[in-house]
Parts: sequence; C-alpha cells; structure tokens
Amino acid sequence: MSQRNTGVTSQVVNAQACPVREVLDRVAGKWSVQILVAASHGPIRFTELERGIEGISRRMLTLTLRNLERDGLVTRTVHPTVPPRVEYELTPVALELHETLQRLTDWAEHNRHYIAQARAVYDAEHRPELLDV
Amino acid sequence: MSQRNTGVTSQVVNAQACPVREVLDRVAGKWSVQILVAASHGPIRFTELERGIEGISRRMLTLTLRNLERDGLVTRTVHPTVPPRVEYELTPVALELHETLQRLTDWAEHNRHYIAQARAVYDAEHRPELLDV
DNA sequence: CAGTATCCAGAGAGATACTG
DNA sequence: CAGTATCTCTCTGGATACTG
Repeated sequence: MSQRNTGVTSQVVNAQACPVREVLDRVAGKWSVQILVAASHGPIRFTELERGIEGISRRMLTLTLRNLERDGLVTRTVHPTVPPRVEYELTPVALELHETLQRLTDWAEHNRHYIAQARAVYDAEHRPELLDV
Repeated sequence: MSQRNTGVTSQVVNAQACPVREVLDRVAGKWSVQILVAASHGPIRFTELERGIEGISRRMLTLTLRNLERDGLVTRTVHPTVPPRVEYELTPVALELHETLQRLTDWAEHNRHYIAQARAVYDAEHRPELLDV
C-alpha cells in the first residue's frame, strides 16, 4: 500500500462511509477490548468481569456489555436461579475480532520502545518544563 | 487509580501493562486514523488535511498531529518559504500501523452487515420506542 | 448476584478570532 | 499558510445507593 500522492485530491475519507471508524467506535472504548480479552477464554460472569478488569465501574461494565451485546459480539445468558447467574460469552464474530486485535497488539508490542523513545525525545525538545517538575 | 481491589487478584488484564491499550490510546481518537489514512499516500500539507478530513476543526487537527508527531508516527517538515509550507509524512512505523489497521478494516467490512442486523434485532427487542419516533 | 438510577467532574471537541 | 489562544458545551466515565 504505497502509492504516491498525485498532489491533487485529498477527498480522503468520509467518516460515515469509513469502516475503520465503525470498528474503532466499537472497539476503541476504554473497556471494550478488555472485556473481549477477559471473555475470550469462555463464558464469564458479571462479577468475575468486574473483579477481573481493574478499575472498571459497575456502570461502565454494564454499558459496555450492553453495547457489545447489541452489536452481536457477546451473548448474555441468564440462568434463572437464586441468586441469579448471568454469563457472557463471545460470539464467533467477536472471536475473529479478538484475533485481529492480536495483530494490533503485536504491532504495539513490537514498537512500544520506539514510541516511548519518540515521546521522550519530543518531550525533551518541546516541553523541557516537564522534566523538572 | 482506585484501590478497591476485592481480595481476588485479577489475572486478566492490567490496563497499564496491556499493549492493546497502548495502541488504542494512540489510534482510537476520532481523528487519528483519518489522518493516518489521509497521509498514507505521501507528504501532505496542513491545509490539505484540513480540507480533506470532513468535519475536523483546526484545533483538533493540530492537536492530533502533535500527538502523532510526539509518538513518532508522523514527521513535520517546515519549508522556510513565504508563505510557510509545512508537510506531514508518515514514518515507516506508522505505515506498518496503517497496514495493520487495514486488517481491522477488513474485519469491519466483512462483518458490517452482521453487526447492523444484530443492532436492528437488539433495538427491536429492547427499545421498541425507537422505531416510531 | 446482577444490575439500575443518579449525581457529578473532567476530558474531548467545536467555533473562531488572532498572529508570525 | 499554519498555526495558537480561548470560550463553551457535550459526552464520557467514576462513585455509589438502591432493587428484583
């Protein structure tokens, strides 16, 4: 993917038509990915997720799960027992997504030092104040 | 960082240690990806970006570019002419990222109908009000 | 247990006037 | 041209009390 810029256009990307946006809207949230990862090993209960995902609030867990469910990425199964038992499980489509995300992770893993260093350099050059706070 | 860890340690995901988070923090912003895409064909000027990316404000364009630059994903080259001419170009690392994002795009493209339908079904079942607004 | 309802603070983001 | 400086407002997300 390396065509050169003709210098002309730049009608670039339309946010609405752009599938990248769609994915990211679905995945980019602070918690979505963590839920996908946490649930990738099989069915998992609400409280397990709550305890497993450091720092998530009950509210956000619920909201995020609802959205994932709405998009057909997780299924929600209520076992009518007392006390109630609700299990969440990834759908096949979500498992695919999880795999795809793995690629992104690899990229991050692979380039984390590069980025960290780039930041350090940038900060040193553009915001020296930050160094001696 | 809230310290309300309830006994059982989470072995799931630690936000800080998780490289997925790192990628997404970098990419998830409303504009980052669009800039990466817009610049993927070669050097591009500030105003070209501004015009090419529908709906972006001058402020957000600047902020996002600065962040990408800070992370070593774009380079900023000032040509000392009058009027000034500044060009942004993706670094090799960013080009890799762009390619990786392509995978995600493919996933979205491939499953967009599934998701759209899942949503429709969910909304019909859980929020009938929305149907006759 | 598995949520919902509520209140509240801060980051994200739009609009735009001004400047080297 | 390529930004910076402000002001404003919305929306996200945290904390937590309450409930079937």
